[in-house]
Amino acid sequence: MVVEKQLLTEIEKINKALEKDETLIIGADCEIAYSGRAETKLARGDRVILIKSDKTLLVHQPHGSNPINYMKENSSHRIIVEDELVFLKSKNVPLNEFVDVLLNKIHFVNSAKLNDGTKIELTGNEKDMADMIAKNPAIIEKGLRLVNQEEQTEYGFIDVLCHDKNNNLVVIECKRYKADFKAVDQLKRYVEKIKKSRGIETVRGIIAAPSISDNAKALLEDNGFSFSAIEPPRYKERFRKGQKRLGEF
Amino acid sequence: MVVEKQLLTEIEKINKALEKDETLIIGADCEIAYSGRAETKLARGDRVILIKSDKTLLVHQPHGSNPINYMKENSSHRIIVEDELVFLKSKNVPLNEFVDVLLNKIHFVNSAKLNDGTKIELTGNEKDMADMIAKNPAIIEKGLRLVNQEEQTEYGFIDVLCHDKNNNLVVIECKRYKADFKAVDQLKRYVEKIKKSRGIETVRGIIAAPSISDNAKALLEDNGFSFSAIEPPRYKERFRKGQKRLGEF
DNA sequence: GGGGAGAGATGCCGC
DNA sequence: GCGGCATTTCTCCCC
Repeated sequence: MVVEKQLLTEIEKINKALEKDETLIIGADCEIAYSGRAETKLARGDRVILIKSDKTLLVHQPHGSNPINYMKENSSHRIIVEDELVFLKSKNVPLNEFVDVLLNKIHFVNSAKLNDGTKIELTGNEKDMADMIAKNPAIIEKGLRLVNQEEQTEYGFIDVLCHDKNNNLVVIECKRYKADFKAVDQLKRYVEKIKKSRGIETVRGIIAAPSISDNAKALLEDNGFSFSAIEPPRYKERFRKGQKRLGEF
Repeated sequence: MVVEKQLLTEIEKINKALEKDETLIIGADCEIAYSGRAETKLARGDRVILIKSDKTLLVHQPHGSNPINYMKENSSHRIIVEDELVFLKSKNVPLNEFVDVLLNKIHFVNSAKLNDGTKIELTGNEKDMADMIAKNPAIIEKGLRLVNQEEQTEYGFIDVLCHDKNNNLVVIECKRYKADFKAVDQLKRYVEKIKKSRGIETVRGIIAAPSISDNAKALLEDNGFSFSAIEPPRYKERFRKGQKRLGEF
């Protein structure tokens, strides 16, 4: 098979877009191989290939949330024709990572200079929950007083540190969703560090989360800690039922 | 501003693609709001909007690896024109998640029926490392004998469980990369569970990884565990220097 | 379907 | 740069 005229036009478009650091989108029937932190092989199929102006590469199958192959920013990308086969070859030498895409058929090519320096604003994360508790520790337990938020210990960062009504230190670990083993692990690590570094026997530990798995609860209680059922803070709901459009653009 | 003829053509293309479950790509100057597990707002800028045939939505800025906004598969997407403003509205009612995209300017629209049922083959993960150690525990320490791999405990799964030359149980936690606090936490949890469930005093713990952070090492040793420097297994390198193309398409 | 843990995790913030 | 950790994490595997 000879590389056809139509294909040459597509290749030309791709090369121009790469040269000008445009955002480039290719729809293609392709095969992919990756080598780097791991190694992957993907047989022939239709995919969307996206190369961004920062030289990030993303390859998406027509299903699923995650790219099936990708390269990080600052990679380099070239079209190479060898023995009538058309390859998109990407490499990131510092990271020792490589992706080769064999382009069997190019369905479409699109490119444009896209400008976007905006940052997303997000509300409703774990930090918001820690803020809520730090502001009013009594929602966890009557008599709790804030000692420090984001306390830096040698063994990690404590979400919220308090004194209880008996002046015992209380380490609080927040989770937005159901707490699991890992949450208990963290809490335990902080409590043990505080005990050691301050030379005190009694340091309490509390997990604040909307719920906790049965197994994690057992582990928690085995260690003498406790669970406090706390809902993460509500953010203003902009998409109420019946609301027809966003009001704050 | 009146919705122009050109824009109407683009909207028509989008609606047709959505109707036919094609993979759809839109380049647009847009503003985005999301509400669901959290809430986000993204001011005006150029982005690539991808809607897959499984009704996944991805919005990419011209930089970075991750989508700035997204919706999971089986969401529904509609173009809605209100007061001369053009919105792409996505919703996933079961998940209670919503994305609204205000399309200020559509740079391009592309759609195609893409077919891809292939699965990726991957080699070089943590399991390979655990396999290597299970097959030959002596690479960790002379005299180690395998007891079980992937041992299920009530407090999680142990990568590799061995007996040492003195018949002490040894829990081995593998990490492909530099081990951190979390790795030590896991090891500690498993060791304590084994001690308790089997009623034995002496259970050893080893982290097998190429390296470990100083802090994690301190925590490890505070708990009487040890570190074994182990490189993850090499996979066959298909992208050797000087190799010009993939040989296995 | 939930639980547990890895991921070619990524991204953010801190020192 | 590394460290520590959340993530609208996602994905896989096992019970």
